[in-house]
Amino acid sequence: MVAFSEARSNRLLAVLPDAEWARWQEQLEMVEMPLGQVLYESGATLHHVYFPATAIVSLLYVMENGASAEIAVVGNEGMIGVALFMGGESTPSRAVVQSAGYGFRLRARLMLEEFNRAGPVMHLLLRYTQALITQMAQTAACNRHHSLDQQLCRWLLLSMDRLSGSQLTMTQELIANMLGVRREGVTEAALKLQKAGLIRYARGHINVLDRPGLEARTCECYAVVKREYDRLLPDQVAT
Amino acid sequence: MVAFSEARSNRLLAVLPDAEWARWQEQLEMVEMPLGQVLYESGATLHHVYFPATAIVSLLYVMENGASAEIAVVGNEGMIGVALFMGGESTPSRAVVQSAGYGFRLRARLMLEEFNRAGPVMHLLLRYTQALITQMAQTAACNRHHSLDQQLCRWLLLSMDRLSGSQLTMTQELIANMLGVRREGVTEAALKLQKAGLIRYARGHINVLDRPGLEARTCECYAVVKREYDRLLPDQVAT
DNA sequence: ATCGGTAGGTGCGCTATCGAACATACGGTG
DNA sequence: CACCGTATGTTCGATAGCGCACCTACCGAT
Repeated sequence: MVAFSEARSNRLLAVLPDAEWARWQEQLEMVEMPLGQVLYESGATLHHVYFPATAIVSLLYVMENGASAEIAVVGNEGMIGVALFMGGESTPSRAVVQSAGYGFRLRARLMLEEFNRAGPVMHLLLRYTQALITQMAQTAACNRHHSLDQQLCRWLLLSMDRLSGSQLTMTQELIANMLGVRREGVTEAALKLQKAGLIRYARGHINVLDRPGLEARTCECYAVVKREYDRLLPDQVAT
Repeated sequence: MVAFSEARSNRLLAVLPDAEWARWQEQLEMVEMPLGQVLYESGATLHHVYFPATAIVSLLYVMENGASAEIAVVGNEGMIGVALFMGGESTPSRAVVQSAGYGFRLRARLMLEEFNRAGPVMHLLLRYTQALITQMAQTAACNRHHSLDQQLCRWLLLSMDRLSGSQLTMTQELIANMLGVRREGVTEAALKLQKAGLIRYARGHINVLDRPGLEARTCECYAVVKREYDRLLPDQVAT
């Protein structure tokens, strides 16, 4: 159970109607989410759903040969575990904490009960799922058509949006894993950005110096996804 | 309204509980779905949802520069327009008939009413949506890591599964559009398959001669998606 | 029988990205 | 303060796919 009103630093929790929030407060469990933690494994049954507050989580697909690709990023605007209420108890992807922080979780059974009330919670979660679908679709198209340089910018911007401040802790190796490219490729792309004065990079710490600069270099995919999230998940939700 | 029991050649319609089916029968409209028809445009409000019977529909993302990429394929196992009940009235993608045929459609308002009964229909549609999500996620990963040769095999297999018979009507140009690659690339890949005796190709008609051969050449993505569809959408659904 | 349009096949130079090997450099630990 | 592991930077040859130009072949219409 959570006494902290900080739980509402997750935007889905923040827009819960008062009645639901009163119930949930009893059941939400605050959890640390350390770097690299696996929230669920491909094909495994989901026992909790997670609502990140300060952490960022990647949904990754890991191929048979070990290569991986990020399918979507989830931060304090969303939740991990939509497959639970969509009716598959699992998904063929893995959820990994990409940036350490904390969040909240709810037991699967409770989440299902709440969803099945078929009220505002359900509609909120479905709209969120729709936003997530958009992100996945855009990722598919972006993987097909855009350069590593552009994708790195997109990725940095997506991460920035989910953090406070302009600093992120993230090695190039990690980023390469997420984007499904070679580490050297990320090094080169990051150097270009650094030389252009858009970021500063040092041993796992990235400082974004010129956000508009990144936005100018990224592909349309970033804006499309952001617009869709804003459209589907406004700060105030009609209850 | 539809008198034909053939409506049930769409697998989602086929597993509707009797009570729902009785209601729907009055409302379903049979429609021709000619090659190239756009069922909905990116960002446009959805007025109907579609249940293909013999047609195949591609969900495409079209980029600003005109390049396109297929996000998912929908045939008689599914429906087009999940964004409707997910709560966005639109999606930033386009739905195009990729293989002509017929299908059924339902007015948006009716679909929403049925969904909001929060009964078996809702759960069926959500499970379907989950399967669709898997397909999109896999497409993203596949676009990142697999060769055009492999992807062509995947695409042919996905199409085969949604058709009766082993023949499909489809120019290389069209396939290139779907896969988001050059037409020449498809030509080369298709030639390899033809020389290996797996398919025969002639002016927009493809004959699959050796399906197991295609399965042997494709990437894991095909099997992962198929397995997940079978898991989430069994022929008989508990009501 | 000819013509024109569409579908498919080929060749060529170019670029992004890969895979691998190796070089440097920072920073915490003892 | 010396050491070592991790993080980053550099180079090089290989290759898949691109963009473009052009060719061939088939089909149907006049």
